[in-house]
Amino acid sequence: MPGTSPDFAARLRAAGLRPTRQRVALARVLFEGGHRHVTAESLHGEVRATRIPVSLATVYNALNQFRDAGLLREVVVAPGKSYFDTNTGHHHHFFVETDGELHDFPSDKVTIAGLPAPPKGTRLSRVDVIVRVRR
Amino acid sequence: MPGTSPDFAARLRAAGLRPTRQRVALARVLFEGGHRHVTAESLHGEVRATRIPVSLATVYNALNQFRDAGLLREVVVAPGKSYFDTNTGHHHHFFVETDGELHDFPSDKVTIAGLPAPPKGTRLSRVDVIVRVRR
DNA sequence: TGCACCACTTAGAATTATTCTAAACTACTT
DNA sequence: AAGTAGTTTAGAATAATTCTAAGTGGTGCA
Repeated sequence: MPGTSPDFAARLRAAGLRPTRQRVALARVLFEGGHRHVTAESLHGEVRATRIPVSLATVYNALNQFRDAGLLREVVVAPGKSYFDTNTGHHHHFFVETDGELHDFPSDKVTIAGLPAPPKGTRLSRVDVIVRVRR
Repeated sequence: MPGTSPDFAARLRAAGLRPTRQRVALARVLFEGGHRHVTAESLHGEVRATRIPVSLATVYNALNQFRDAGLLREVVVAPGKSYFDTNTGHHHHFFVETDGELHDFPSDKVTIAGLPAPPKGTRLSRVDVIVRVRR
């Protein structure tokens, strides 16, 4: 399929980020293939396997920048651990408490009714539903 | 109202926890008055004001024990910060992202429909709804 | 094409939240 | 009153993340 391979540099530029070697390497790991959940540590491990040198600090920087640019979504499920989700569309999460696994599920079948109005002076940012399960 | 003043020692004993001076002091701060949200730091500050010596390590221990005993519920909203909620009944949360505030709202008006079945081999633990808002 | 500028990356130190360790203490049982 | 197991404690240790200051490298412009 010529021409269909995603141009990560262009995608980063479109998000207002300079396409450096390490950001492109990180984007490739994150966005080629299907949706993923990563932590800074796990992503650092993966990108190091590509032989492009990327420090852990850069992984943290990039994850925060990607999130701010809307390329990733941050999900906080347990104290001291946050995941970044490459799926930025509407969806919710299963969290398997017993082994720290996170799974997406689509939100199109899910309806939430009866939510109260946001406290005055605030506007809605997003509604997170986390279904906690255990083995 | 004679006889209605809550006996914190008895309450701790009922939860299987020895009612030590510091646990009783913490329970008093937490459970007298209405529902509260605290962090380890904020609770430590409050209990120190009662002039009963309680170390921060003990605050962490007690919060974890109270949670395990079902006296508190832990809510994780932001990376590196978790709140303990004295309201253990069914309810959900507003989280004001811009200033880190957490507010309860009752779940009796809220209905969630269309949730998928838990992944096989797991059973439901709890469904958290966090409505994120910003100023 | 070469160069300069400023954004970016980096190693390591710093920070923050939380847990651990080992010794001292104390509530409960006998 | 004394024994003993459960608790508390200060301080060290750990873990996740951010900061700092110096070096590197895209980018736009000559």
